[in-house]
Amino acid sequence: MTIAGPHDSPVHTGQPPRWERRKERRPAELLAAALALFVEHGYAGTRLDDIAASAGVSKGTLYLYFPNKEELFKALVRESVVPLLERFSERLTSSDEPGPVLIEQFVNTWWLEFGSTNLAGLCKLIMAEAGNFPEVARFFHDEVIQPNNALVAGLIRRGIERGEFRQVDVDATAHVLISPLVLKAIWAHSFERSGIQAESIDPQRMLATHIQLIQAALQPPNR
Amino acid sequence: MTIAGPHDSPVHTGQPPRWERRKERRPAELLAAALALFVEHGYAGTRLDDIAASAGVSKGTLYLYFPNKEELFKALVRESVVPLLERFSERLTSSDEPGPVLIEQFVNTWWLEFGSTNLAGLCKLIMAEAGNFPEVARFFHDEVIQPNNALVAGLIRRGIERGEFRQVDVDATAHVLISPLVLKAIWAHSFERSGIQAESIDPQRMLATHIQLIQAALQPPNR
DNA sequence: CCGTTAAATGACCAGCCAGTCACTTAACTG
DNA sequence: CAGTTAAGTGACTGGCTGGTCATTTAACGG
Repeated sequence: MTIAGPHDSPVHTGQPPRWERRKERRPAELLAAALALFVEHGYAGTRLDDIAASAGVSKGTLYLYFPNKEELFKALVRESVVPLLERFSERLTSSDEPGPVLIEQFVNTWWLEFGSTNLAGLCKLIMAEAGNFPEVARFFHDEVIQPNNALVAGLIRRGIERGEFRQVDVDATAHVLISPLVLKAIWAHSFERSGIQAESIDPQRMLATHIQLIQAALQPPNR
Repeated sequence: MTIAGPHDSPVHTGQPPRWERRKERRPAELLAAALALFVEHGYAGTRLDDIAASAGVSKGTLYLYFPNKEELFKALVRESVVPLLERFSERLTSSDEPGPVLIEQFVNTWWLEFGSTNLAGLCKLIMAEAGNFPEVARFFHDEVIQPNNALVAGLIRRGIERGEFRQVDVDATAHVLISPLVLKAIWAHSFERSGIQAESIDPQRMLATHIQLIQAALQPPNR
């Protein structure tokens, strides 16, 4: 048995409490557990019992804070998006660096703050489940993807205006620029989790090459 | 009741047969139905009843040809891969076009033969389920992704040897080149299925831009 | 120290769906 | 046309898991 300790609680039985009241922290703990498990096993493949257990509570507690599985999932997406956007606007607010440097900063920051994070797994999950949760997909698209694209498009457009980049289709180029980042991030949460790192390439190496290629591709012809 | 017609069958009851024996065709029909439904609803979200119904048979028949859901899924992946590879090797066998043209041909062919096809949805599915079916993921990686990467890397390497492209990290560049294709293909089977075509870009336009950018990025500096 | 509150529990239920099997019937054979 | 084979059927079941709720108990206030 556990050691008796009459010194630690209102009720002077020695056992530590079987559980604690933590009304404020529970939701965040549950969401963290949910993120990890959803990313690993997919939406349908994740049991609420497991999420609860992983957060150190019983399933009943989960239902104290979220009305059902779908709302838990939606909350997860919503709660993950806010800090994501905050961090991004912090880092990439209008700097006056030249265009090519900004591109490089964007790529590296993106990878650091998002691509290498569990949130990339969430992105994969949302794409996989877009058919089953159209509203979630729309939300993620409108709140994350679209602003992100707009940010990149803005960088490119400014570079063109300043004469640092040649004339290109701005929106299409933004897509092309982001794609390798997104795909590598998704990749890391699918194939590379299944012991298939063998042939896949170190992110840093790929990103470095990507930056060089984009800079070369955007270089104006005149100079 | 239905009209009697003694003219049409060994048993001279007039009713058309309630079902037919089609031992040879059933598997392909079932796999086709499975592909469509798996891509739309995901692995767990697809009912075997629905696959069978969609193929015009009962669930029992499905079990006549596939031992269980997982094996059906594996068979789907296997059977889809073979014609895919066949078509590719047909189209892109050693042509003597200059490097930049080959790149363009590759991008366009890839999109036509794979990206715009249901098989891209299968790719999405496999990435989503990689955690639950590591063997399937490995198979797809080894039989599709790796050869595909190797093909692109080969194109680039040859271009460099011929002096058509500048020196680059061949494997990393291959990844960067393919990523926009793959992501756009996956995209088409996730967000764009949920009525979010609004802000997304026409594939042709994006691919054209991608080709231009890559060609510019690979142009040797000397000439 | 007792009474009250609400956070947390976990046994339970209901519905869904993968997988089964005894039966039906298309199709072939002599 | 009778007999035989095997393709096809669909009602059934067992297990799993999302969701419920009566009960337990941590924690606080007087």
